Amino acid sequence: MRSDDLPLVRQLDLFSEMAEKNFEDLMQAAYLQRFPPQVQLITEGDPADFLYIMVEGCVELFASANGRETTMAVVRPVSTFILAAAIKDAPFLMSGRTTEKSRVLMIPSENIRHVFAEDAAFARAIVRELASCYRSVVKALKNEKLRTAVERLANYLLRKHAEQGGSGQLLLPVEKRTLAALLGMTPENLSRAFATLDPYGVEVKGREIHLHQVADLRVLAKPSPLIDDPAS
Amino acid sequence: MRSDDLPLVRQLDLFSEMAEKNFEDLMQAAYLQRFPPQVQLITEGDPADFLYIMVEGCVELFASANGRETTMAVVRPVSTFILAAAIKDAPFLMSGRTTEKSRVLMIPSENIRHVFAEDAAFARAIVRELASCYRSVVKALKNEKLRTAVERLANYLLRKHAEQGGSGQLLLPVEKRTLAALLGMTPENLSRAFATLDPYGVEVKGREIHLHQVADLRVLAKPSPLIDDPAS
DNA sequence: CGACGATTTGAATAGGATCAATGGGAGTGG
DNA sequence: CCACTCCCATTGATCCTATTCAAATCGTCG
Repeated sequence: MRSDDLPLVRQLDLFSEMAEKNFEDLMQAAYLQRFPPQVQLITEGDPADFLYIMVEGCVELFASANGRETTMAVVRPVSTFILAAAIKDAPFLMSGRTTEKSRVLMIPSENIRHVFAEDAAFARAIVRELASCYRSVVKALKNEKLRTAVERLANYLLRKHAEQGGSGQLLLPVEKRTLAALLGMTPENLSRAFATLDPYGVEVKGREIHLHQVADLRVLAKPSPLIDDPAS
Repeated sequence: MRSDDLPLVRQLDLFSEMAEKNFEDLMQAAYLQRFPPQVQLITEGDPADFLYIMVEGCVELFASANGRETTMAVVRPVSTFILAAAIKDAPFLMSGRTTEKSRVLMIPSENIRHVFAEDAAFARAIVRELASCYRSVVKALKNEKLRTAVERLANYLLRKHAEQGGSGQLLLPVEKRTLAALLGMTPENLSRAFATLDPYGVEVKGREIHLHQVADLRVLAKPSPLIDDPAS
């Protein structure tokens, strides 16, 4: 793998405190793969042979049942995904596809489990990471069950706005159809939700969104730290 | 605590493989509390000072936002809850209240974190437990986003039916109002969902449910192992 | 420049929520 | 043990949100 990516991976909470030798062992066994957009990397139900780490690009995690499909999460660098399946040696619960040209580091789950048993610092880091992932999904479930579609969109915009510096504008990180699925609605309904937010100073120019009345939007959205704060 | 409960707790995956001494240390620090029904044990936003273990009874985990409230999960013996918050030393994302007379073992999070750092077997067990919890919530989120209300009810009935022996009947473990919230609908809508399932051989007698045409119900429900199987 | 897919808009429908009122069961107190 | 009461559950009517189907527009990539 490219040498200037290694420090980035090493800096991940998951790897930052483990013994150098164990880190090298993991990287030795790892593959850095490049993918074009719209490539399906993992399929739900398949065995989790690798832990995946986003190095560059974007991956959409999605799930299907009956004839339906929905987006579960959007993963951007630098972070891992499907850690739980890799640890449990269980089948994926979600599928994953690139939405952009991407580079992904793949570490065989077996090596993860092996080093996990050897390296206490790594084991602790995995626990912290898993606990964080767990809490993220709980927040997603609360978001879905406790809010209307418009509220979910409003809070999403506020969250991205804050992430991107809070300058009064933001860029949607994915296509609107994907965003719609992530927020639990149809693309048509997302368009209408944006229209509903127009009186609250939300201006849409393609993927570029301007927030002219953040305070008003916040009144509508009623953000909660226990759903929207990335930390906590 | 009562001596005949100890083996039960010890048999939990979480504790079964740790060193005897560490287990004793944890139990030494623990409190076994009895609670009447409808007592709120934890409140979302509060710091997670204890890990909770259901010994007897039933606890409903719920969450609120805006004026709304929803049930997130129902916890029965013998299992733990809010492990992630205890490990991360983070605020609860959910509140919890007893729905029956219950006995709950409370272990100070500090002790959990301490033994976690000492005992590798315990650390591994925590990882497995967290990974399982994570996957449970992912399944809950898929259930919520990919299915209609009637499908969620049908699959819930099939799941409980299997859990309770598959004899053609089952007993709802909670009040219908709570079940409605758990399945993401109103009590009124749950009544109507049951009525919708009548042609599929679902007979309702209070909390007692009879399934006369399991095969037909299964066709409607289209259960998926990646949502409904407790293992995997 | 042309074609394809994404997005938006409109109209009709369906699913679920809310409001209101009634029946039913469990628990309490006499 | 029985009667009362209260809350849960059900049913009906209506409203609202979101989905579906259809068509037009926009943008982007060859």
